[in-house]
Amino acid sequence: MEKMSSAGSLCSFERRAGVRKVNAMSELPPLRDFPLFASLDEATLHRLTLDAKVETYADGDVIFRQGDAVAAIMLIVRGFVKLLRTAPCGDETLVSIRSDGASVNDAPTVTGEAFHVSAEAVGPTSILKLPAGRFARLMSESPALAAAALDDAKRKIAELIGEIESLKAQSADRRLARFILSLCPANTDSCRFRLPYDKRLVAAQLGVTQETLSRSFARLREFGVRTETRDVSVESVTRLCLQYDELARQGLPYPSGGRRSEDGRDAV
Amino acid sequence: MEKMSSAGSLCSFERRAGVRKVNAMSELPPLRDFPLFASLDEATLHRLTLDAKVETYADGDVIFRQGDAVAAIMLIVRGFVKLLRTAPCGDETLVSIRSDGASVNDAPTVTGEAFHVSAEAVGPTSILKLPAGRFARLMSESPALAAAALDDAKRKIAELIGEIESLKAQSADRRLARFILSLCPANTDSCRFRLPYDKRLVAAQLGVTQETLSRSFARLREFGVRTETRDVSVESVTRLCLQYDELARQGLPYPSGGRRSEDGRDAV
DNA sequence: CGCCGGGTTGATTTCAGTCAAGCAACGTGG
DNA sequence: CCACGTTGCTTGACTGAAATCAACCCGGCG
Repeated sequence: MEKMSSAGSLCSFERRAGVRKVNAMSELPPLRDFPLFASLDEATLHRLTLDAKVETYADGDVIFRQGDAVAAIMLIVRGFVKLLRTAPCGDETLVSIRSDGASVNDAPTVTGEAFHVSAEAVGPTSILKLPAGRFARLMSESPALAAAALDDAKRKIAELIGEIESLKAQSADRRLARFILSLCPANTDSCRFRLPYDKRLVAAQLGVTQETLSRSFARLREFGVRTETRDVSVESVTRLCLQYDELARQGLPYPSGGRRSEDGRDAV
Repeated sequence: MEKMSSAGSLCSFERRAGVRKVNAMSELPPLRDFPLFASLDEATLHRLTLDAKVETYADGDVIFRQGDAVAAIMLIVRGFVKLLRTAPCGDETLVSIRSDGASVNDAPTVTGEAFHVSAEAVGPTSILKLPAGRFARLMSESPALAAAALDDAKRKIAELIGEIESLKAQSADRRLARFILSLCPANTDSCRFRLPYDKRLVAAQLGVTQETLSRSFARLREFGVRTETRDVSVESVTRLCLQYDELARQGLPYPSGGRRSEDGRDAV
Protein backbone atom coordinates (compact mmCIF):
# COMPACT_ATOMS: atom_id res chain seq x y z
CA MET A 1 0.00 0.00 0.00
CA GLU A 2 0.98 3.47 -0.69
CA LYS A 3 2.58 5.13 2.19
CA MET A 4 3.83 8.59 1.79
CA SER A 5 7.47 8.80 2.30
CA SER A 6 8.10 9.86 5.78
CA ALA A 7 11.42 9.11 7.22
CA GLY A 8 13.60 11.01 4.87
CA SER A 9 11.12 13.63 4.04
CA LEU A 10 10.58 14.69 7.57
CA CYS A 11 13.94 16.18 8.19
CA SER A 12 13.93 18.02 4.95
CA PHE A 13 10.62 19.43 6.02
CA GLU A 14 12.05 20.63 9.20
CA ARG A 15 14.68 22.53 7.41
CA ARG A 16 12.48 24.22 4.94
CA ALA A 17 9.55 24.34 7.22
CA GLY A 18 10.22 27.83 8.37
CA VAL A 19 6.93 28.41 6.64
CA ARG A 20 7.68 31.68 5.26
CA LYS A 21 4.44 33.34 5.09
CA VAL A 22 4.35 35.69 2.24
CA ASN A 23 1.84 37.18 4.42
CA ALA A 24 0.59 39.02 1.49
CA MET A 25 -2.46 40.16 3.33
CA SER A 26 -3.62 39.81 -0.17
CA GLU A 27 -7.12 40.48 -1.22
CA LEU A 28 -9.43 38.87 1.25
CA PRO A 29 -11.86 36.89 -0.85
CA PRO A 30 -15.54 37.30 -0.09
CA LEU A 31 -16.29 34.90 2.71
CA ARG A 32 -19.65 34.27 1.22
CA ASP A 33 -17.93 32.16 -1.40
CA PHE A 34 -17.03 29.49 1.10
CA PRO A 35 -19.66 26.84 1.53
CA LEU A 36 -19.08 27.05 5.23
CA PHE A 37 -20.30 30.61 5.27
CA ALA A 38 -22.70 30.61 2.39
CA SER A 39 -25.80 30.81 4.50
CA LEU A 40 -24.69 33.32 7.08
CA ASP A 41 -26.24 36.64 7.85
CA GLU A 42 -24.38 39.81 6.97
CA ALA A 43 -23.60 40.78 10.52
CA THR A 44 -21.84 37.60 11.49
CA LEU A 45 -20.09 37.53 8.19
CA HIS A 46 -18.77 40.98 8.78
CA ARG A 47 -17.43 40.12 12.18
CA LEU A 48 -15.70 37.11 10.74
CA THR A 49 -14.16 39.19 8.04
CA LEU A 50 -12.52 41.42 10.59
CA ASP A 51 -10.67 38.50 12.07
CA ALA A 52 -9.61 36.90 8.84
CA LYS A 53 -6.21 36.93 7.31
CA VAL A 54 -4.74 35.14 4.33
CA GLU A 55 -1.45 33.32 4.24
CA THR A 56 0.22 31.75 1.29
CA TYR A 57 2.30 28.63 1.08
CA ALA A 58 4.55 27.10 -1.51
CA ASP A 59 4.37 23.54 -2.63
CA GLY A 60 5.38 21.17 0.10
CA ASP A 61 5.11 23.68 2.91
CA VAL A 62 3.73 22.30 6.09
CA ILE A 63 0.60 24.12 7.16
CA PHE A 64 0.27 22.32 10.44
CA ARG A 65 1.30 19.07 11.96
CA GLN A 66 -0.55 16.26 13.55
CA GLY A 67 -0.47 16.99 17.24
CA ASP A 68 -0.26 20.76 16.95
CA ALA A 69 -2.83 22.66 18.90
CA VAL A 70 -5.58 24.00 16.73
CA ALA A 71 -5.15 27.73 16.61
CA ALA A 72 -7.27 28.69 13.68
CA ILE A 73 -10.02 27.70 11.34
CA MET A 74 -8.48 27.44 7.91
CA LEU A 75 -10.15 27.59 4.55
CA ILE A 76 -8.53 27.09 1.21
CA VAL A 77 -8.69 30.17 -0.94
CA ARG A 78 -6.70 28.75 -3.80
CA GLY A 79 -4.68 25.61 -4.33
CA PHE A 80 -4.66 22.18 -2.76
CA VAL A 81 -3.88 20.79 0.63
CA LYS A 82 -3.10 17.22 1.44
CA LEU A 83 -3.90 15.76 4.81
CA LEU A 84 -1.53 13.13 6.07
CA ARG A 85 -1.79 10.83 8.98
CA THR A 86 1.47 9.86 10.61
CA ALA A 87 1.67 6.55 12.40
CA PRO A 88 3.89 6.22 15.45
CA CYS A 89 6.28 4.09 13.45
CA GLY A 90 6.75 7.04 11.15
CA ASP A 91 5.07 6.31 7.90
CA GLU A 92 2.52 8.62 6.47
CA THR A 93 -0.78 7.86 4.85
CA LEU A 94 -2.63 10.30 2.73
CA VAL A 95 -6.04 10.80 4.19
CA SER A 96 -7.58 13.36 1.94
CA ILE A 97 -6.90 16.13 -0.52
CA ARG A 98 -8.85 19.31 -0.20
CA SER A 99 -9.21 22.10 -2.69
CA ASP A 100 -10.67 25.55 -3.15
CA GLY A 101 -13.39 26.47 -0.77
CA ALA A 102 -12.94 23.52 1.55
CA SER A 103 -11.86 23.85 5.10
CA VAL A 104 -8.56 22.33 6.04
CA ASN A 105 -9.45 21.39 9.58
CA ASP A 106 -11.11 18.09 10.08
CA ALA A 107 -13.91 20.03 11.62
CA PRO A 108 -14.23 23.60 12.74
CA THR A 109 -12.74 22.89 16.09
CA VAL A 110 -13.92 24.70 19.11
CA THR A 111 -11.97 23.32 21.96
CA GLY A 112 -8.23 23.68 22.10
CA GLU A 113 -7.59 20.26 20.79
CA ALA A 114 -4.84 18.91 18.60
CA PHE A 115 -4.95 18.17 14.92
CA HIS A 116 -5.01 14.49 14.26
CA VAL A 117 -3.57 14.89 10.80
CA SER A 118 -0.86 17.00 9.25
CA ALA A 119 -1.55 19.36 6.39
CA GLU A 120 0.76 20.23 3.58
CA ALA A 121 0.36 22.53 0.59
CA VAL A 122 0.28 20.96 -2.84
CA GLY A 123 1.43 23.61 -5.24
CA PRO A 124 1.17 27.28 -4.37
CA THR A 125 -1.73 27.66 -2.03
CA SER A 126 -3.38 30.39 -0.06
CA ILE A 127 -5.24 29.83 3.12
CA LEU A 128 -7.72 31.96 4.95
CA LYS A 129 -7.33 31.85 8.68
CA LEU A 130 -9.70 32.71 11.45
CA PRO A 131 -8.51 32.56 15.05
CA ALA A 132 -10.10 29.51 16.61
CA GLY A 133 -10.95 31.16 19.88
CA ARG A 134 -12.81 34.00 18.34
CA PHE A 135 -14.51 31.68 15.94
CA ALA A 136 -15.72 29.62 18.86
CA ARG A 137 -17.09 32.66 20.59
CA LEU A 138 -18.89 33.76 17.48
CA MET A 139 -20.29 30.34 17.10
CA SER A 140 -21.76 30.39 20.55
CA GLU A 141 -23.46 33.65 19.70
CA SER A 142 -24.66 32.75 16.28
CA PRO A 143 -26.62 29.53 15.99
CA ALA A 144 -26.49 29.97 12.25
CA LEU A 145 -22.74 29.79 12.31
CA ALA A 146 -22.87 26.74 14.52
CA ALA A 147 -25.27 25.10 12.14
CA ALA A 148 -23.00 25.94 9.25
CA ALA A 149 -20.07 24.38 11.04
CA LEU A 150 -22.05 21.27 11.70
CA ASP A 151 -23.02 21.11 8.07
CA ASP A 152 -19.40 21.42 7.13
CA ALA A 153 -18.57 18.50 9.40
CA LYS A 154 -21.37 16.49 7.88
CA ARG A 155 -20.05 17.10 4.41
CA LYS A 156 -16.74 15.76 5.50
CA ILE A 157 -18.25 12.73 7.11
CA ALA A 158 -20.07 11.98 3.89
CA GLU A 159 -16.84 12.37 1.98
CA LEU A 160 -14.96 10.06 4.29
CA ILE A 161 -17.69 7.46 4.19
CA GLY A 162 -17.53 7.50 0.42
CA GLU A 163 -13.81 7.01 0.67
CA ILE A 164 -14.18 4.02 2.95
CA GLU A 165 -16.80 2.47 0.79
CA SER A 166 -14.63 2.71 -2.26
CA LEU A 167 -11.54 1.43 -0.49
CA LYS A 168 -13.35 -1.55 0.87
CA ALA A 169 -15.40 -2.52 -2.09
CA GLN A 170 -13.83 -1.31 -5.31
CA SER A 171 -10.92 -2.25 -7.51
CA ALA A 172 -8.16 0.16 -8.35
CA ASP A 173 -9.44 0.53 -11.90
CA ARG A 174 -12.86 1.38 -10.64
CA ARG A 175 -11.61 3.91 -8.16
CA LEU A 176 -9.62 5.56 -10.89
CA ALA A 177 -12.57 5.65 -13.26
CA ARG A 178 -14.62 7.25 -10.56
CA PHE A 179 -11.92 9.77 -9.87
CA ILE A 180 -11.68 10.71 -13.52
CA LEU A 181 -15.43 11.03 -13.82
CA SER A 182 -15.44 13.34 -10.86
CA LEU A 183 -13.12 15.64 -12.76
CA CYS A 184 -15.07 15.74 -15.99
CA PRO A 185 -17.07 18.90 -16.55
CA ALA A 186 -20.76 18.18 -16.53
CA ASN A 187 -21.88 19.55 -19.87
CA THR A 188 -19.78 17.93 -22.56
CA ASP A 189 -19.57 14.26 -23.33
CA SER A 190 -16.03 14.27 -24.57
CA CYS A 191 -13.55 16.35 -22.69
CA ARG A 192 -9.96 16.96 -21.88
CA PHE A 193 -8.50 18.46 -18.77
CA ARG A 194 -5.44 18.52 -16.63
CA LEU A 195 -5.00 16.58 -13.44
CA PRO A 196 -5.08 18.90 -10.47
CA TYR A 197 -1.86 17.42 -9.14
CA ASP A 198 0.71 14.90 -10.22
CA LYS A 199 0.06 11.22 -10.67
CA ARG A 200 2.06 10.28 -7.68
CA LEU A 201 -0.45 12.09 -5.52
CA VAL A 202 -3.40 10.76 -7.44
CA ALA A 203 -2.08 7.30 -6.72
CA ALA A 204 -1.77 8.04 -3.03
CA GLN A 205 -5.27 9.41 -2.98
CA LEU A 206 -6.66 6.30 -4.56
CA GLY A 207 -4.64 4.18 -2.20
CA VAL A 208 -2.47 2.47 -4.79
CA THR A 209 1.12 2.71 -5.93
CA GLN A 210 2.34 4.81 -8.75
CA GLU A 211 2.91 1.75 -10.91
CA THR A 212 -0.54 0.37 -10.34
CA LEU A 213 -2.03 3.71 -11.23
CA SER A 214 -0.09 3.75 -14.45
CA ARG A 215 -1.36 0.30 -15.35
CA SER A 216 -4.89 1.25 -14.46
CA PHE A 217 -4.65 4.20 -16.78
CA ALA A 218 -3.37 1.85 -19.44
CA ARG A 219 -6.39 -0.39 -19.00
CA LEU A 220 -8.80 2.52 -19.15
CA ARG A 221 -7.23 3.52 -22.43
CA GLU A 222 -9.38 0.86 -23.95
CA PHE A 223 -12.42 2.73 -22.72
CA GLY A 224 -11.49 5.99 -24.33
CA VAL A 225 -9.33 7.50 -21.63
CA ARG A 226 -5.96 8.82 -22.75
CA THR A 227 -3.30 10.47 -20.71
CA GLU A 228 -0.16 12.30 -21.48
CA THR A 229 1.61 12.96 -18.24
CA ARG A 230 -0.83 15.26 -16.52
CA ASP A 231 -3.28 15.81 -19.32
CA VAL A 232 -6.29 13.56 -19.58
CA SER A 233 -8.79 13.23 -22.36
CA VAL A 234 -12.02 11.31 -22.16
CA GLU A 235 -13.58 10.29 -25.43
CA SER A 236 -17.05 9.82 -24.07
CA VAL A 237 -18.06 10.42 -20.51
CA THR A 238 -21.27 8.43 -20.83
CA ARG A 239 -19.33 5.52 -22.20
CA LEU A 240 -16.88 5.68 -19.34
CA CYS A 241 -19.82 5.76 -16.97
CA LEU A 242 -21.13 2.58 -18.48
CA GLN A 243 -17.79 0.91 -18.21
CA TYR A 244 -17.63 2.08 -14.65
CA ASP A 245 -20.85 0.30 -13.87
CA GLU A 246 -19.53 -2.66 -15.76
CA LEU A 247 -16.54 -2.86 -13.50
CA ALA A 248 -18.94 -3.08 -10.59
CA ARG A 249 -20.62 -6.11 -11.96
CA GLN A 250 -17.39 -8.02 -11.58
CA GLY A 251 -17.55 -8.58 -7.93
CA LEU A 252 -21.06 -9.65 -7.24
CA PRO A 253 -20.44 -12.62 -5.06
CA TYR A 254 -23.25 -14.62 -3.72
CA PRO A 255 -26.31 -14.39 -5.90
CA SER A 256 -28.38 -14.10 -2.79
CA GLY A 257 -27.70 -10.45 -3.17
CA GLY A 258 -28.10 -10.22 0.55
CA ARG A 259 -31.81 -10.47 0.20
CA ARG A 260 -33.37 -10.52 3.57
CA SER A 261 -36.78 -10.30 2.14
CA GLU A 262 -38.42 -12.00 5.04
CA ASP A 263 -40.09 -8.77 5.75
CA GLY A 264 -41.97 -7.23 2.91
CA ARG A 265 -40.30 -3.84 2.89
CA ASP A 266 -37.32 -4.43 0.76
CA ALA A 267 -35.85 -3.19 -2.44
CA VAL A 268 -34.09 0.09 -2.74
CA MET B 1 -14.25 -7.77 -0.39
CA GLU B 2 -16.65 -8.66 2.24
CA LYS B 3 -20.11 -7.57 1.48
CA MET B 4 -22.65 -8.15 4.09
CA SER B 5 -25.11 -10.80 3.33
CA SER B 6 -27.15 -10.60 6.44
CA ALA B 7 -29.58 -12.83 4.71
CA GLY B 8 -30.17 -15.71 6.97
CA SER B 9 -28.80 -14.53 10.23
CA LEU B 10 -31.99 -12.81 11.13
CA CYS B 11 -34.22 -15.64 12.01
CA SER B 12 -31.88 -17.55 14.22
CA PHE B 13 -31.32 -14.63 16.43
CA GLU B 14 -34.94 -13.79 16.50
CA ARG B 15 -35.52 -17.15 17.94
CA ARG B 16 -32.66 -17.19 20.31
CA ALA B 17 -33.12 -13.70 21.56
CA GLY B 18 -36.77 -14.06 22.11
CA VAL B 19 -37.56 -10.91 20.22
CA ARG B 20 -39.11 -8.33 22.30
CA LYS B 21 -40.49 -5.77 19.98
CA VAL B 22 -41.40 -4.08 23.15
CA ASN B 23 -41.58 -0.48 22.63
CA ALA B 24 -41.16 -0.58 26.28
CA MET B 25 -40.98 3.09 26.93
CA SER B 26 -38.60 1.43 29.24
CA GLU B 27 -36.47 3.18 31.72
CA LEU B 28 -35.10 6.23 30.05
CA PRO B 29 -31.42 6.17 30.84
CA PRO B 30 -29.89 9.37 32.19
CA LEU B 31 -29.01 11.43 29.16
CA ARG B 32 -25.97 12.64 30.96
CA ASP B 33 -24.39 9.29 30.28
CA PHE B 34 -24.15 9.94 26.58
CA PRO B 35 -20.97 11.65 25.51
CA LEU B 36 -23.05 13.84 23.28
CA PHE B 37 -24.83 15.32 26.27
CA ALA B 38 -22.18 15.00 28.93
CA SER B 39 -21.44 18.67 29.10
CA LEU B 40 -24.93 20.09 28.93
CA ASP B 41 -26.63 22.24 31.49
CA GLU B 42 -29.54 20.85 33.46
CA ALA B 43 -32.19 22.92 31.77
CA THR B 44 -31.42 21.83 28.25
CA LEU B 45 -30.98 18.31 29.41
CA HIS B 46 -34.38 18.36 30.95
CA ARG B 47 -36.04 19.63 27.82
CA LEU B 48 -34.34 16.92 25.84
CA THR B 49 -35.51 14.30 28.25
CA LEU B 50 -39.11 15.28 27.66
CA ASP B 51 -38.80 14.53 24.00
CA ALA B 52 -36.93 11.29 24.31
CA LYS B 53 -38.28 7.83 23.84
CA VAL B 54 -36.60 4.46 23.71
CA GLU B 55 -37.24 1.76 21.14
CA THR B 56 -35.83 -1.71 21.07
CA TYR B 57 -34.80 -3.80 18.12
CA ALA B 58 -33.92 -7.43 17.63
CA ASP B 59 -30.87 -8.60 15.79
CA GLY B 60 -31.03 -7.78 12.14
CA ASP B 61 -33.83 -5.27 12.43
CA VAL B 62 -33.47 -2.33 10.14
CA ILE B 63 -33.35 0.90 12.09
CA PHE B 64 -33.35 3.11 9.05
CA ARG B 65 -32.37 2.91 5.46
CA GLN B 66 -30.04 4.85 3.29
CA GLY B 67 -32.18 7.49 1.64
CA ASP B 68 -34.77 7.74 4.40
CA ALA B 69 -35.41 11.21 5.67
CA VAL B 70 -33.78 11.86 8.99
CA ALA B 71 -36.56 12.07 11.52
CA ALA B 72 -34.73 11.66 14.76
CA ILE B 73 -31.44 11.83 16.52
CA MET B 74 -30.68 8.33 17.70
CA LEU B 75 -28.35 7.21 20.43
CA ILE B 76 -27.49 3.67 21.35
CA VAL B 77 -28.58 2.80 24.85
CA ARG B 78 -27.52 -0.81 24.67
CA GLY B 79 -26.31 -3.10 21.92
CA PHE B 80 -24.64 -2.57 18.59
CA VAL B 81 -25.59 -1.00 15.33
CA LYS B 82 -23.96 -1.55 12.00
CA LEU B 83 -23.95 1.10 9.34
CA LEU B 84 -24.06 -0.11 5.79
CA ARG B 85 -23.61 1.72 2.57
CA THR B 86 -25.52 0.40 -0.38
CA ALA B 87 -24.13 0.99 -3.82
CA PRO B 88 -26.51 1.55 -6.72
CA CYS B 89 -25.58 -1.87 -8.06
CA GLY B 90 -26.86 -3.33 -4.86
CA ASP B 91 -23.98 -4.54 -2.82
CA GLU B 92 -23.48 -3.42 0.69
CA THR B 93 -20.35 -2.31 2.44
CA LEU B 94 -20.03 -2.09 6.15
CA VAL B 95 -19.02 1.41 7.05
CA SER B 96 -18.90 1.32 10.79
CA ILE B 97 -20.14 -0.41 13.89
CA ARG B 98 -21.32 1.68 16.78
CA SER B 99 -21.94 0.64 20.33
CA ASP B 100 -23.29 1.91 23.63
CA GLY B 101 -23.37 5.62 24.02
CA ALA B 102 -22.61 6.44 20.42
CA SER B 103 -25.01 8.18 18.16
CA VAL B 104 -26.28 6.28 15.19
CA ASN B 105 -26.66 9.18 12.84
CA ASP B 106 -23.62 10.15 10.88
CA ALA B 107 -23.96 13.51 12.49
CA PRO B 108 -26.71 15.10 14.49
CA THR B 109 -28.52 16.26 11.45
CA VAL B 110 -30.38 19.47 11.49
CA THR B 111 -31.82 19.86 8.08
CA GLY B 112 -34.32 17.40 6.75
CA GLU B 113 -31.78 15.49 4.80
CA ALA B 114 -31.55 11.83 4.01
CA PHE B 115 -29.37 9.24 5.64
CA HIS B 116 -26.53 8.23 3.46
CA VAL B 117 -26.14 4.88 5.13
CA SER B 118 -28.50 2.24 6.43
CA ALA B 119 -28.49 1.12 10.03
CA GLU B 120 -29.22 -2.32 11.33
CA ALA B 121 -29.26 -3.73 14.84
CA VAL B 122 -26.64 -6.29 15.75
CA GLY B 123 -28.08 -8.32 18.56
CA PRO B 124 -30.83 -6.98 20.76
CA THR B 125 -30.45 -3.25 20.86
CA SER B 126 -32.22 -0.31 22.33
CA ILE B 127 -32.13 3.11 20.85
CA LEU B 128 -32.93 6.46 22.31
CA LYS B 129 -34.70 8.76 19.89
CA LEU B 130 -35.10 12.49 19.87
CA PRO B 131 -37.25 14.14 17.22
CA ALA B 132 -34.89 15.83 14.80
CA GLY B 133 -36.92 18.98 14.42
CA ARG B 134 -37.14 19.69 18.08
CA PHE B 135 -33.52 18.82 18.51
CA ALA B 136 -32.62 21.34 15.86
CA ARG B 137 -34.65 24.01 17.55
CA LEU B 138 -33.04 23.30 20.85
CA MET B 139 -29.69 23.44 19.22
CA SER B 140 -30.33 26.88 17.86
CA GLU B 141 -31.22 28.01 21.34
CA SER B 142 -28.44 26.32 23.20
CA PRO B 143 -24.95 26.98 21.91
CA ALA B 144 -23.74 24.35 24.34
CA LEU B 145 -25.81 21.75 22.63
CA ALA B 146 -24.58 22.88 19.25
CA ALA B 147 -21.03 22.62 20.46
CA ALA B 148 -21.71 19.16 21.78
CA ALA B 149 -23.13 18.11 18.45
CA LEU B 150 -20.08 19.44 16.70
CA ASP B 151 -17.88 17.54 19.08
CA ASP B 152 -19.80 14.42 18.33
CA ALA B 153 -19.25 14.94 14.64
CA LYS B 154 -15.58 15.48 15.26
CA ARG B 155 -15.30 12.23 17.12
CA LYS B 156 -16.79 10.49 14.16
CA ILE B 157 -14.49 12.17 11.74
CA ALA B 158 -11.54 11.05 13.81
CA GLU B 159 -12.87 7.53 13.83
CA LEU B 160 -13.37 7.49 10.09
CA ILE B 161 -9.94 8.90 9.45
CA GLY B 162 -8.46 6.13 11.55
CA GLU B 163 -10.39 3.65 9.49
CA ILE B 164 -9.10 5.07 6.24
CA GLU B 165 -5.56 5.10 7.48
CA SER B 166 -5.71 1.49 8.42
CA LEU B 167 -7.41 0.42 5.21
CA LYS B 168 -4.87 2.20 3.09
CA ALA B 169 -1.74 1.35 4.93
CA GLN B 170 -2.11 -1.83 6.84
CA SER B 171 -2.27 -5.53 6.18
CA ALA B 172 -5.16 -7.64 7.33
CA ASP B 173 -3.06 -9.15 10.11
CA ARG B 174 -2.14 -5.76 11.34
CA ARG B 175 -5.67 -4.46 11.29
CA LEU B 176 -6.76 -7.47 13.24
CA ALA B 177 -3.99 -7.04 15.80
CA ARG B 178 -5.03 -3.46 16.24
CA PHE B 179 -8.63 -4.43 16.62
CA ILE B 180 -7.78 -6.97 19.28
CA LEU B 181 -5.60 -4.52 21.12
CA SER B 182 -8.46 -2.07 21.13
CA LEU B 183 -10.54 -4.62 22.98
CA CYS B 184 -7.99 -5.48 25.63
CA PRO B 185 -8.66 -3.95 29.02
CA ALA B 186 -5.98 -1.50 29.95
CA ASN B 187 -4.72 -2.80 33.24
CA THR B 188 -3.72 -6.40 32.78
CA ASP B 189 -1.05 -7.70 30.45
CA SER B 190 -2.64 -11.02 29.79
CA CYS B 191 -6.34 -11.12 29.26
CA ARG B 192 -9.27 -12.96 27.86
CA PHE B 193 -12.52 -11.57 26.63
CA ARG B 194 -15.36 -12.19 24.27
CA LEU B 195 -15.74 -10.60 20.89
CA PRO B 196 -18.57 -8.08 20.92
CA TYR B 197 -20.10 -9.66 17.83
CA ASP B 198 -19.47 -12.61 15.62
CA LYS B 199 -16.42 -13.09 13.45
CA ARG B 200 -18.31 -12.55 10.28
CA LEU B 201 -18.98 -9.01 11.37
CA VAL B 202 -15.47 -8.51 12.63
CA ALA B 203 -14.26 -9.52 9.21
CA ALA B 204 -16.55 -7.06 7.52
CA GLN B 205 -15.43 -4.34 9.83
CA LEU B 206 -11.80 -5.00 9.03
CA GLY B 207 -12.64 -5.11 5.36
CA VAL B 208 -11.68 -8.73 4.75
CA THR B 209 -13.50 -11.97 4.18
CA GLN B 210 -14.39 -14.43 6.84
CA GLU B 211 -11.77 -16.85 5.61
CA THR B 212 -9.01 -14.29 5.61
CA LEU B 213 -9.93 -13.30 9.11
CA SER B 214 -9.71 -16.87 10.22
CA ARG B 215 -6.25 -17.20 8.71
CA SER B 216 -5.15 -13.95 10.27
CA PHE B 217 -6.21 -15.24 13.63
CA ALA B 218 -4.25 -18.37 12.93
CA ARG B 219 -1.13 -16.34 12.24
CA LEU B 220 -1.56 -14.28 15.36
CA ARG B 221 -1.71 -17.48 17.33
CA GLU B 222 2.04 -17.48 17.09
CA PHE B 223 2.07 -14.19 18.93
CA GLY B 224 0.06 -15.41 21.86
CA VAL B 225 -3.46 -14.80 20.58
CA ARG B 226 -5.85 -17.72 20.88
CA THR B 227 -9.45 -17.88 19.91
CA GLU B 228 -12.20 -20.30 20.46
CA THR B 229 -15.16 -19.19 18.44
CA ARG B 230 -15.99 -15.89 20.06
CA ASP B 231 -13.64 -16.00 23.00
CA VAL B 232 -10.22 -14.47 22.67
CA SER B 233 -7.26 -14.73 24.96
CA VAL B 234 -4.13 -12.65 24.70
CA GLU B 235 -1.07 -14.01 26.39
CA SER B 236 0.72 -10.72 26.66
CA VAL B 237 -0.66 -7.43 25.48
CA THR B 238 2.74 -5.76 25.45
CA ARG B 239 4.12 -8.55 23.35
CA LEU B 240 1.28 -8.24 20.92
CA CYS B 241 1.95 -4.53 20.77
CA LEU B 242 5.52 -5.20 19.82
CA GLN B 243 4.51 -7.65 17.16
CA TYR B 244 2.05 -5.09 15.95
CA ASP B 245 4.82 -2.58 15.47
CA GLU B 246 6.88 -5.30 13.90
CA LEU B 247 4.23 -5.84 11.27
CA ALA B 248 4.51 -2.17 10.44
CA ARG B 249 8.16 -2.31 9.68
CA GLN B 250 7.42 -4.40 6.65
CA GLY B 251 6.84 -1.67 4.16
CA LEU B 252 8.93 1.43 4.11
CA PRO B 253 8.50 3.20 0.82
CA TYR B 254 10.10 5.88 -1.22
CA PRO B 255 10.90 9.52 -0.66
CA SER B 256 7.54 11.09 -1.12
CA GLY B 257 6.56 13.84 -3.36
CA GLY B 258 5.65 16.68 -1.28
CA ARG B 259 8.60 18.83 -1.16
CA ARG B 260 9.70 20.34 -4.34
CA SER B 261 10.26 23.91 -5.13
CA GLU B 262 9.35 24.50 -8.67
CA ASP B 263 7.89 27.86 -8.05
CA GLY B 264 10.35 30.57 -7.43
CA ARG B 265 9.20 32.04 -4.19
CA ASP B 266 10.36 29.26 -2.09
CA ALA B 267 13.30 28.99 0.12
CA VAL B 268 13.22 29.92 3.70
C1' DC C 1 25.95 17.17 -21.53
C1' DG C 2 24.62 14.24 -17.66
C1' DC C 3 21.59 14.07 -14.15
C1' DC C 4 17.29 14.44 -12.07
C1' DG C 5 12.21 13.70 -11.26
C1' DG C 6 8.11 11.96 -13.03
C1' DG C 7 6.20 8.43 -15.55
C1' DT C 8 5.90 3.90 -17.93
C1' DT C 9 6.71 -1.06 -18.43
C1' DG C 10 8.12 -5.71 -17.37
C1' DA C 11 9.09 -9.72 -14.24
C1' DT C 12 8.20 -11.61 -10.00
C1' DT C 13 6.05 -12.14 -5.45
C1' DT C 14 2.73 -11.73 -2.02
C1' DC C 15 -1.48 -10.98 -0.09
C1' DA C 16 -6.06 -11.73 0.04
C1' DG C 17 -10.36 -13.32 -2.43
C1' DT C 18 -12.86 -17.36 -4.33
C1' DC C 19 -14.44 -21.95 -4.36
C1' DA C 20 -15.06 -25.96 -1.93
C1' DA C 21 -14.99 -29.04 1.75
C1' DG C 22 -15.41 -30.15 6.47
C1' DC C 23 -16.44 -29.78 11.49
C1' DA C 24 -18.50 -28.67 15.94
C1' DA C 25 -22.57 -26.83 18.21
C1' DC C 26 -27.27 -26.29 18.22
C1' DG C 27 -32.26 -26.69 17.58
C1' DT C 28 -35.91 -28.85 15.37
C1' DG C 29 -38.81 -32.10 13.98
C1' DG C 30 -39.50 -36.86 13.31
C1' DC D 1 -33.61 -39.90 21.37
C1' DC D 2 -31.39 -39.44 16.98
C1' DA D 3 -30.95 -37.74 12.13
C1' DC D 4 -30.90 -33.53 9.98
C1' DG D 5 -30.27 -28.93 8.48
C1' DT D 6 -28.39 -24.53 10.16
C1' DT D 7 -25.04 -21.45 11.53
C1' DG D 8 -20.40 -20.09 12.65
C1' DC D 9 -15.94 -21.07 11.96
C1' DT D 10 -11.79 -23.27 9.96
C1' DT D 11 -8.74 -25.28 6.22
C1' DG D 12 -7.01 -26.27 1.79
C1' DA D 13 -6.20 -25.45 -3.15
C1' DC D 14 -6.35 -22.19 -6.52
C1' DT D 15 -6.54 -17.55 -8.64
C1' DG D 16 -6.07 -12.97 -9.25
C1' DA D 17 -5.04 -8.12 -8.10
C1' DA D 18 -1.81 -5.24 -6.68
C1' DA D 19 2.84 -4.52 -4.42
C1' DT D 20 7.65 -4.85 -5.17
C1' DC D 21 11.90 -4.79 -7.64
C1' DA D 22 14.16 -3.13 -11.50
C1' DA D 23 14.88 -1.06 -15.97
C1' DC D 24 14.13 2.43 -18.84
C1' DC D 25 12.27 6.70 -21.21
C1' DC D 26 11.96 11.48 -21.72
C1' DG D 27 11.77 16.43 -20.90
C1' DG D 28 13.97 20.05 -18.22
C1' DC D 29 17.79 22.19 -16.34
C1' DG D 30 22.12 23.09 -13.86
